[in-house]
Amino acid sequence: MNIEGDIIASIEKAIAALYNTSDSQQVKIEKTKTDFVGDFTYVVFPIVRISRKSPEQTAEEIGQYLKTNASFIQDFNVIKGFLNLVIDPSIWLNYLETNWENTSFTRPSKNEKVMVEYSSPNTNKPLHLGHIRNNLLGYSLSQIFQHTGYDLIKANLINDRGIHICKSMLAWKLFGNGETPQSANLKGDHLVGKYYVVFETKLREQTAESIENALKGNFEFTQANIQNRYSDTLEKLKTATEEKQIAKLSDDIKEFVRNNSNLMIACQDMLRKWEAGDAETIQLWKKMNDWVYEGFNITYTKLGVSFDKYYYESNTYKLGKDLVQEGLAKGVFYQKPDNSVWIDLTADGLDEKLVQRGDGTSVYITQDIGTAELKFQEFGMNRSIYVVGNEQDYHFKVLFLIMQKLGKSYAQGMYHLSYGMVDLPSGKMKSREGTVVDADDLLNEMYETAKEKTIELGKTDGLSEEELNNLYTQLSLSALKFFILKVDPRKRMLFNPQESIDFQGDTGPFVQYTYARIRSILRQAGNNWQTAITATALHPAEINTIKVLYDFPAVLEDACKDYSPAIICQYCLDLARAYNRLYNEVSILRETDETLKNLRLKLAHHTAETLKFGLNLLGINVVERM
RNA sequence: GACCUCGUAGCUCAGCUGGAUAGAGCAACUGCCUUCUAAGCAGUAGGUCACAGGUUCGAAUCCUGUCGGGGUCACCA
Repeated sequence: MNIEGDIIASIEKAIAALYNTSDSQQVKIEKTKTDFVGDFTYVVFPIVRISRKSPEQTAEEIGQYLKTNASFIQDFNVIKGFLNLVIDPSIWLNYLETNWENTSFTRPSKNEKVMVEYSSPNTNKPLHLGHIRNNLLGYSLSQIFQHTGYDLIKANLINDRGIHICKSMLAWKLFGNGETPQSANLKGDHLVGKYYVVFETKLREQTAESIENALKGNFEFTQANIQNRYSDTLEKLKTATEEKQIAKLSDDIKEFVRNNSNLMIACQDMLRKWEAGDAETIQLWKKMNDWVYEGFNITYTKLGVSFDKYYYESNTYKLGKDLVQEGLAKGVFYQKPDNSVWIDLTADGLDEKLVQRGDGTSVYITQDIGTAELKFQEFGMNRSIYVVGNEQDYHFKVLFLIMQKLGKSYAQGMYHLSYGMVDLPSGKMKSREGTVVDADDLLNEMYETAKEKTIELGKTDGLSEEELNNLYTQLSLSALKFFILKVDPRKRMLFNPQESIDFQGDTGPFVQYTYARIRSILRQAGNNWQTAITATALHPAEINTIKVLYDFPAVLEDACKDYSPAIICQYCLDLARAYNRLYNEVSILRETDETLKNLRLKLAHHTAETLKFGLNLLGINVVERM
């Protein structure tokens, strides 16, 4: 039964009967706060205009009406304008009786297709903490959508082309001496990342002196246009007073010199060769990308995330260019004298935005336009969700607007789940300052911590080596995943690697522990407890736990609507807390009253299944013992 | 500078579609294992919900402004 719906209907009836009004009121009820007596609360302030009586009197009258006319309302109390309703406990018992055997909570199909794109790495460096948040959010969101009744496709768009990829390639070619992941005994993504760093280091070494000179005005560029921009910047720098401005101008000059260096010129040359399909360049590109994918796959597997479909920017940018032509033909885009293609979004409060370079090559957004179209051509989904950090808010505003203006029907289904950055105690992660927390390192450290804590507690007698390994793995992943998913995706969050992650309190292991304790009880309970219960009195802790269980379907829908795994985390904590209180206040296996014992076992069973399902939505596995 | 975002206990976070006395966890202190796993439970202490106005019967929640943190404003991705 739908308890809230029935109550609301009864209240509406009461208002109509008592105050002789025909206009239907927007009746809303909420759960009664724990400090007050009651299950549901109706706030009467909004209808005192209709009752023309004081809030207390109005609440009293409605309460009295419900008590006599609605069989499931057992009692009520009024505090100020708050009408607290106590429903017949048999309703809760009945709910448990009809639902306790459920092991799946997947909602009925909504017949809608949803794609979630997440992870979306660059192939020039290994994954870090920021990617972990992205991956965990994306995977969990996929689970949530799928179990809320959507047909779901998990997609990963790999950024496998561009100047940054060439940097690693060039550095490996020049300084790598043929090193391979095998010879270096290094994961492929880390090896490629190493050469990305090598490139930056060499570039810094080779340009340090020139930059010094250039800042003093002693530098000559071969290309006239850069020479001109350099002179301009130099002039501005001389008169600049503001610290920020000086830094910006100095950076610009630095950039001119770097771009003028032999290394960068060789790099750009390589990019041109790549775009021209030069066999040797393509071969190197494929080899190094394969190393990276091999490395990524190891990390993905460890994290427990997966994808149904991979997109590669090297494949989609061409379709993007076709769409640019389409947009030009439609008059959505326009061309400047240098042949570059733009869209004017000033009427929508945004800027003019470049969608294709003058030389005909694509920029970031060109690729995204192409990918959006390709996704829809292949899957025809109703909704397309992008799990991408909030630093790209503007980019996605522009992208969605462009797709709309191109007249793409699917544009309205595009959604950017914009999550906040992960900060360290020292502030933002910066690769230049070496403060990036590597994903593989972090997972390994978490494993060690989980192992230590578990050994400290010494409850693992009789577990095999393999079972122990699995236990440490699941505990460490649970701690990490829960820690990250617990906070609202949209907010920035702080991660302190030193203090590591707790295994006590509001944590994944706490929820797992609650599950494991229930499993322990059920293992000892035999199987003569599943008989039907028709009537019995309920302990407050039992009612409370059933109420939380009753909430789950609505919570799942909410989490989906809000794109928020955090709502599931919060729910798991609530349920675990409710059950743990019950566990502490009453006996289960030692209960002598058979009816009560059976009731509690059903309650425990249903709690365990709900926790397991909830954790799975977060990408966390349960353990049977811990 | 313009635009976007965030500001809740010492710390990390809930609560934000307006409702009662603002909640958890960590850290501190106090209890509870001869009884089902103490990675647990119960309790004490800790708050001008950044600040100032406004709307409302009612504001942490909505609006405006101020201050503070972060982000974006590339022919980078």
